[in-house]
Amino acid sequence: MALTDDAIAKIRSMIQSGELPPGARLPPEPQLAAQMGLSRSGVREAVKVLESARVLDVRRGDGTYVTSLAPRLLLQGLGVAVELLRDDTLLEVMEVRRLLEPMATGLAALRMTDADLDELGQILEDMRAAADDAEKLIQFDTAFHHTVISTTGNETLTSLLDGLSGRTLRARVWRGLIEGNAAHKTIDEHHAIYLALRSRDQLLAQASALIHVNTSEAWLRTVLAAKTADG
Amino acid sequence: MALTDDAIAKIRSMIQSGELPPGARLPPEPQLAAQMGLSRSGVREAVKVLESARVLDVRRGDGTYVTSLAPRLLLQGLGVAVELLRDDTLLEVMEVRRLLEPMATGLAALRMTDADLDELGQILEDMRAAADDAEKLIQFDTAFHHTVISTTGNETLTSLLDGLSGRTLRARVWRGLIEGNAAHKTIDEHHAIYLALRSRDQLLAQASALIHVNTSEAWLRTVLAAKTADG
DNA sequence: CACTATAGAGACATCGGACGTTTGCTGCGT
DNA sequence: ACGCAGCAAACGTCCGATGTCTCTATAGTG
Repeated sequence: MALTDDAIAKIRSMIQSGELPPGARLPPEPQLAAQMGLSRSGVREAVKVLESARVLDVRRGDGTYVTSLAPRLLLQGLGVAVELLRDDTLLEVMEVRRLLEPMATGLAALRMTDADLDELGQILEDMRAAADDAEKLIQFDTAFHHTVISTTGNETLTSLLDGLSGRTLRARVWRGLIEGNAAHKTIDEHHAIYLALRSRDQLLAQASALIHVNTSEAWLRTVLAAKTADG
Repeated sequence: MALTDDAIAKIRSMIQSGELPPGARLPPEPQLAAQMGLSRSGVREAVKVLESARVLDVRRGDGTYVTSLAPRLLLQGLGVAVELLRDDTLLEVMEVRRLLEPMATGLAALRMTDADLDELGQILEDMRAAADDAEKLIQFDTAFHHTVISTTGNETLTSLLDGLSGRTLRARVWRGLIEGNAAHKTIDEHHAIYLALRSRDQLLAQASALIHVNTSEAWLRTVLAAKTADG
């Protein structure tokens, strides 16, 4: 196990030290193997790991390159990790959102431009129009929150919250919302957030975001409880 | 590229669906290869990726097992991702900490036990005693924050903040603190957090944590600026 | 001269088999 | 009942061969 892991560590440290800057091309696999003292198989495993972490970009027939190392790439793995968490830890995830998302929304209220607000208004309209299509609701809900957070200009923050709001988690909440006839109320909560943002009111944005996350958390509890009862 | 990635997706979905619960043992590599229609090499790459994500635990001479899927394992990858971020995005990371850590510290004030407070006091004492050893300071600083956050009982939150406070990032801040003769002031900030927690004062804990993160951010800026000037 | 089609070289994708090393278990002997 | 040796199973590593894709340089054409 040491050889391949060593190779992973070596490549990573070459990137961290700046020896392999973003966009740089790695030597061909056979050469890399000789250089690190292991077989091509081992190198391939190492490269595959770093590729899955979006650190390397392997282009067939061409070569292997270091990615841009942008937060949006490197933090993408958070999403798949969250998808694999067991049900009983999803409430922990929701608590993190409860702490972070209101603060982020408050920050967005300070930094959002008029164009951002218009875009947000459009999404809200789309959401209202799709009030009976669960699939679309989830899609617009995702777009709404992503848009709000991304106006902070903090890509790391955006990627982090995107990852914490995985598709499966969102789908579960909305299933509860719809079955509980609370979809309309939730759309209103989005509207409240929108109004707070439009008035550039940081505290109000924060409060409305907290209320919204709290509602989501409550419905997630309901869904999880129902599932436990089934099993 | 599709074959190996398909294998990764298949294994992941088997875990997500509950077909492979935590602790379950996977079939031997040759059998797994046949089952998924690719060679053993491909399976090994897939398994290696999931092992690096702490989803699988490969025990040589024994077999391959699904891990506990605990947040502390799955979110471990966040730390290595943060270590690879470019310098100009570290300020984004710091901003996230600025939003999240005060809230988390405030929550800790509500949930912390007396035993937790004693442990924290001990770490603070250690930190004071090590005021001239940069290595130890970093170590105790890490322990301090980890202990505070972990008293919230939220393992996901703890792992997340641990990941955001990577060793390299911390080391840089402390380098700035020490060279700027601000180590003492920073230790006092820890003391202020400790006092707020001991009085179970949520808002005060929140405020003192914010001030502390703000100080760290300022010194990080200094260090980054100095580096830019050098280059 | 500009543009296009094509052939070749380089690089990754996948496979199959072989051998070493480690681990866990079984059965023997005491 | 206990301990030790030996066996079988499984992962770790390596090697070589073949398929497939990309990029590029080259030759051909209008």
